[in-house]
Amino acid sequence: MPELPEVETVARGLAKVLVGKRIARALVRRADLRLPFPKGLAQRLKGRTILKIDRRAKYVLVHLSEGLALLIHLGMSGRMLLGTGAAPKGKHAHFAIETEDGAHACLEDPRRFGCVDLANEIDLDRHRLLAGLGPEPFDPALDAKTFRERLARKRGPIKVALLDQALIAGVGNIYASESLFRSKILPTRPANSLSPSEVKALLADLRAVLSEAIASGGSTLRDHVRPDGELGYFQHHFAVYDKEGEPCPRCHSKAEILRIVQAGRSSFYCQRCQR
DNA sequence: CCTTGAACCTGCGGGC
DNA sequence: TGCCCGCAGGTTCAAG
Repeated sequence: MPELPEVETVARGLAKVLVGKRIARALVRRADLRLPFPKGLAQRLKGRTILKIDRRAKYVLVHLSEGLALLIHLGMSGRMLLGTGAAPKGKHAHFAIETEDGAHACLEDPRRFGCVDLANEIDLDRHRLLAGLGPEPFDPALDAKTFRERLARKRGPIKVALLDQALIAGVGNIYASESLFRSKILPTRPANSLSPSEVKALLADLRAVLSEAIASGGSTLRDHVRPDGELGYFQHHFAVYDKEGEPCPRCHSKAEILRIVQAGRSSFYCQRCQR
């Protein structure tokens, strides 16, 4: 489910309901996600006030009183459910917090590729899950020149480079293909072969693609539910992702959208438009 | 260094 | 209808 736009949507939705509230209790039903939950998780959350909720890369950051931060990663299949009253008890409802005024937020994750961790606010940037992350796509300090320097270190395919969280944070498999399509760049091109103008265009198009997805509330596939409790199915349009065999929405050529596998992940592109 | 491939885990849809 | 296979939005680790 979640790439940067979806995680952003989740963070905003959670913030809307939870900021300013106090945690009455936290529930841990199954602690063996990709990483084991930290020791004493529920105890350490209890009684804290939720000050702010934002995002770094694909992590939701819940900033709590007394200098504690809760990190939540949704993996491939994770989602956050908001509600009132008792938290869900389904077999994949692994973790939940309940606020004093009767709201709850629950992490469901069938594949258990997600994770939950705690960090001290003071050294949040040095937390082991966050320390190695590259710049945020919307970081004003990330200009075309800096992006080009980063890409110049990579000999592998540009599509694979975009998925490297140490190179640029938050881009996932959908928006990597979508941004390359918009920039008319083949996913197979070596990252260090892009011209300065191509890099500039790619950065702009990546930002545009991500912005549009955030604006539409985050894109969804089958199991995404908006944390604000509205129906989770608002459709986001993809130009090429999962469109193998369909005509190109830009050049309308008879050449169909192709699917290839790079570093074990599917890439989609138009062989006519993208070079 | 850098790159690829497999592994982690569950569920769903397509083909037979 | 049911079974088997491939595939899925992410990350990490081993091996080349």
